[in-house]
Amino acid sequence: MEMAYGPDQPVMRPLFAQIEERLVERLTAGEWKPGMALPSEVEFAEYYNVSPGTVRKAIARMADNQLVVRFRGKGTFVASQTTERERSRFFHMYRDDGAKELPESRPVSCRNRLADREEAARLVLALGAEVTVIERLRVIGGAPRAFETIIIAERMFPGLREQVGRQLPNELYPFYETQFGIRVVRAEEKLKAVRASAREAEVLAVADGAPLLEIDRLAMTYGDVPVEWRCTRCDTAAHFYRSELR
Amino acid sequence: MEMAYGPDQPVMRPLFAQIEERLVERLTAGEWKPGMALPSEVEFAEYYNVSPGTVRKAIARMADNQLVVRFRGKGTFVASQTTERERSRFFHMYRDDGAKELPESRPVSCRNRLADREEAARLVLALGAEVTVIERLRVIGGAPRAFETIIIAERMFPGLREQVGRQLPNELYPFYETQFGIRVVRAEEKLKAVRASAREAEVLAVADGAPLLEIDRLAMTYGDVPVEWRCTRCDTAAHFYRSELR
DNA sequence: GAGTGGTCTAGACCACTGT
DNA sequence: CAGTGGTCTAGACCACTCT
Repeated sequence: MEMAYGPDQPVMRPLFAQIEERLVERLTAGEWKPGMALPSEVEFAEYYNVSPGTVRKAIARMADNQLVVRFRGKGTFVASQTTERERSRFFHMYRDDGAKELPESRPVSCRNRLADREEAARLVLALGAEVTVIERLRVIGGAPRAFETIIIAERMFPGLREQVGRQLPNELYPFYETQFGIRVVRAEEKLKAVRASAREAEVLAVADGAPLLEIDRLAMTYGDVPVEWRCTRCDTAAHFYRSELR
Repeated sequence: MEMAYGPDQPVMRPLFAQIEERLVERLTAGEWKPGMALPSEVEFAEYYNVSPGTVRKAIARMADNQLVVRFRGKGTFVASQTTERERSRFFHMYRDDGAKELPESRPVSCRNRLADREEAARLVLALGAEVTVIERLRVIGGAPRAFETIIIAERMFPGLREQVGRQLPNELYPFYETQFGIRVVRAEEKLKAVRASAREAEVLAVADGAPLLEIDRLAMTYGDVPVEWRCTRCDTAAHFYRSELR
């Protein structure tokens, strides 16, 4: 382990930050799969030859970033999108009465094609790389409420189109995780108010040109590597998007 | 200080959490004003008769919640809305090119009246309490981009209307802080896509019925006490609302 | 009972700021 | 220089889980 301090060492990154970095690397490399237990604090402390408190701080930060989950008496586990709590983590729409209801999905189309310039830029792909494009309708309480377009790199999710065809699960992130070992850890969204296109108006049963909330999301895995570009256009007549500012 | 552990004590809130609670209480009571330095860790540790590490953890959490700011070698200071970094903390609109540009404000109206039922509920006021209602236009890059309605309790901001008339500053939160000693620490926003009213279309220079992004914000001070209800309706033709999901 | 994470203590040294 | 916060160590005890 690199020295934390000392006149000969120009690098002065705190020890706990170095430990955290190494652990995230090992997580990224897939050394521990989602849901699995990590070695204990004392094991890490011995392995890296540092004090348990230092390891503790590193893992605490990973827990803050929701990369791992800790349980007293049980251990530290790699966070998994498949837990109930995590399923709604990236879903911010609420009914006007304040209730959160996860939507069902009705597939519209799924096809592969070459990435255009914007897609390649957003997903950091070579120009002309193959992408899988999914269109689907999101249904809340029986009514179609949003039209969603999802773009992912074929290379990152090989054979997804052939594998699932029109049988996509409601939530994609647990699916990405279990089928392709890719875990979404963070996302950035850009919101705008837009006019519904004729096609959107029809499938969402709103007036032509009705206002829709457009949510443009880029989802990232470990190390801020982009995984999925998703554009959702929502009817907000009976729902709202909740944002908390701290 | 209450014991942290022990068979006779059913309460087992961690010591650091109790310390944090007391410090926030003292902050709320106005013992230290925004920008002021707090006593040092060791002083608190002696005062509360706990280890410095425990005080440290309590203050670290307050720093995470952005109630205080810490500077190595200088001290710990009450966070202030008047710093450059804090001014844009609750402003989430960006130009399409990604730049963040704080808006100017053009006052439209400012008057006092009695709170209706919804206003009283949102701001936790007695029905019929007096509120101050401000309407203003927010201007970015010379063009009007949003129409904003702000509702605050007159009792919390006594004489605000008479005091400032039509001379409101661009940013209200620093003004609340310096003039009334009220610091906004957190906010909750509900977003929807709506149609511009005839009046909004006129002042924002958009087509009648054009889609606008409605941001309905409730701003809170210490202890989640609501301070301000604000509804902003934005033209998102050249701007977007940015949200980060972790 | 052994093993886990969570809290608390006490002390050391470091980096940085002011005087 | 003394005083501040930031890091690291070492050890103690606690609450909880599993065997």
